Amino acid sequence: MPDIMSETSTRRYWLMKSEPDVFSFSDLLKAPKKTTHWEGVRNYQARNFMRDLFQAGDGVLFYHSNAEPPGVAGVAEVVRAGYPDPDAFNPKSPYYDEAAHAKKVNPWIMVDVKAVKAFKTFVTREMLSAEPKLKEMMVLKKGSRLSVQPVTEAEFLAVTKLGS
DNA sequence: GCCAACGTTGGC
DNA sequence: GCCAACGTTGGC
Repeated sequence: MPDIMSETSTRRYWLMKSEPDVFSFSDLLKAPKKTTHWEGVRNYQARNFMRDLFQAGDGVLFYHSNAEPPGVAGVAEVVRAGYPDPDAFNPKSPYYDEAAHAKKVNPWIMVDVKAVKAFKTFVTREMLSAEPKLKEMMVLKKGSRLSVQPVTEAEFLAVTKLGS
């Protein structure tokens, strides 16, 4: 009998930020298999989430940052757990990590993410802020710059509801 | 374009 | 190990 309460089988929820000018949710919908490598995360806390906790099947809120307006465009899903990000060793990549390359130790991790569905209504930051259930949501806290954030199931459901 | 908040770097 | 300086993020 599978232990559905075990840590490894619990579905988790995440919010992942992307600047739509660089890569938007519609870009993800248009991508082959609606899937992309989420490369270029260069923050240790975000890296640790992807390396230690991301699992295929986890839910993702696709957040447009540095956008007008900012907000959640749709839902995606983790289809591959953390594995090394080759861009770290690629001098041509904007995400090249020269110091890591010199040491020949790649500390950076990426995951694969697949679009599930675009929201009927784009959930603006203003809408998120107006929802009492999202009072504690990390992305709404002032100065919250982390590009990969954990989201509770209740928050995930509340955001999904706002979008549908 | 401004600037507050944050993470990282490096001098000491 | 402290912390000032710096670069970046991202809402506004």
